[in-house]
Amino acid sequence: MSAKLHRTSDHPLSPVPLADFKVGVDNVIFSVDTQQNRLMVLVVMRHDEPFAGYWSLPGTLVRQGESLEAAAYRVLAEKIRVNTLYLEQLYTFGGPDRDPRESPQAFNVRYLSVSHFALVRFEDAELIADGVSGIAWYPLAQVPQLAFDHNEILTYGYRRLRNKLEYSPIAFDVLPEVFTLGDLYQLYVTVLGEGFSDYSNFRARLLKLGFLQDTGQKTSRGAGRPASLYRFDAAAFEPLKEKAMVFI
Amino acid sequence: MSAKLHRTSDHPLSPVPLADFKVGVDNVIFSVDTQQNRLMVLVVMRHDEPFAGYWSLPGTLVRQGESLEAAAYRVLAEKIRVNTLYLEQLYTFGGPDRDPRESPQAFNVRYLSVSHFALVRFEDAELIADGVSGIAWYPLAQVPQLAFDHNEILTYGYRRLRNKLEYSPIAFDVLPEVFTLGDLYQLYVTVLGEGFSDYSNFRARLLKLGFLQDTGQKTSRGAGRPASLYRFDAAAFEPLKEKAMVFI
DNA sequence: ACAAAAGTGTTTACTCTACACCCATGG
DNA sequence: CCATGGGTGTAGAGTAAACACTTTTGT
Repeated sequence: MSAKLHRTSDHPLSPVPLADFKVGVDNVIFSVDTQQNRLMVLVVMRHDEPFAGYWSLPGTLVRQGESLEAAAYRVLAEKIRVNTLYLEQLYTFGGPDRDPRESPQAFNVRYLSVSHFALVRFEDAELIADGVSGIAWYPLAQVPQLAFDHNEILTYGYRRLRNKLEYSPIAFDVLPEVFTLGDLYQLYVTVLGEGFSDYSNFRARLLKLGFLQDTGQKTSRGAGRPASLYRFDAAAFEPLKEKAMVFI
Repeated sequence: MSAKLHRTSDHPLSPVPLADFKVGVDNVIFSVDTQQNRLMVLVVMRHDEPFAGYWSLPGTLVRQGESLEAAAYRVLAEKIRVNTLYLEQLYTFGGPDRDPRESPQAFNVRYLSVSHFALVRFEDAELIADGVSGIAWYPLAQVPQLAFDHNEILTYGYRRLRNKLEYSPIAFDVLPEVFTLGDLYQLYVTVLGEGFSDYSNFRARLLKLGFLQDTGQKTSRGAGRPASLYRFDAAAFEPLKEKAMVFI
């Protein structure tokens, strides 16, 4: 964000007034409910204006000395206790008038949102109910009208999630240390939808890639043949990084 | 960027001080010099502190009432006159201390950079020399040490450019209305490097996709058989949108 | 024995790659 | 007539999609 070079706007006595910003971080937090095969989104109830009484994406304003990423992790940590997660920056929404608080009377402060998207493990994501604010997982398909432009951010986040799942090993950030290929397949089906691939083809492709390490252990869950437990081998994945690798 | 829900920070009398930001927009502007087969990057010379005397990516601070995108287009328009271009948001760099102006004495103002990347047509990009600021195209490989974290932003932009070229029809935003398949191939080779694909395979794949419309016209440039001129058919491309289509 | 889930294999159709080769033009 | 770039075709390897089949468990 170097200053402009033209004197007309770079000069301290510039005639063009710069905007003053508060910077917010809003998180699209996804989780896969493997019991019911549903993709969940975390939303929080707003109690203050604007949009009091609306659900919204969990967010916060960036504090002095705090990086954007740190703010994103803070929001997450304030809402849920979780060990394993994947988080990355999504997009920055910053048009004027996206936030009703930007009235000219309010000192002309603009509100900008650096959105992030996160994927957390559903089973060990413990919601932090503070007794005041509502907080809930919604199945993606049933998310209601949200505050601000948060539905738009959510749509954007979902697109990114699907892309990431196809090209990157983020599923392993959210699966247990050892898992069955069925677990992995269910996760993919839940996010990408039925019919993205046949189980046996999915299985063959992934095993051929060679970064799934068979632990030798088996697990039995009710009826059916016991499944082998696998572990993600990050070292074996290294050479595949940056390649247009497709999981689907 | 909804306000936090926890009282400790959402309350007007919050004990946690929020950061105040100036928001900058920095553009990674690429162009393909088809004469010499070089990928070029636009840089401008800084005359003011910090980093006076360094080359930097063209940038500006966002003004009151101005959207991020508008600011990005303004920077571009101030540096070059160009008709055809592609522009999109890249990433937001916002850690504390990325800008030396963020001294505690300076009212604790943070500087955040919403970087964008653009691809413009080299032939009709006319640099605007204002007599004061230096401005130049550098071949990507020879870009010097830049101000701030701009080399990092440039690296990020180059990665995005390559990805975009593989998945999206941005090449046609920067090619003339009609072009030969050789023109298109050269553009790809220049950006993606030799050996991304053989010409005849590239050709066959693209023609099969069906969105290149043969105009029937031919062009002759020196020796060699005259080439057919093609036009990008946006309507025919529509159904391919959102599909993981690969040009390479 | 049977259902359920895991795991293997096979067939068929494409797609990718690396070439070889023909075509039309300028010098 | 030959160098130059445009354009076509093809063999062989590899990949993808659909689906049939076997294995191992719980009930």
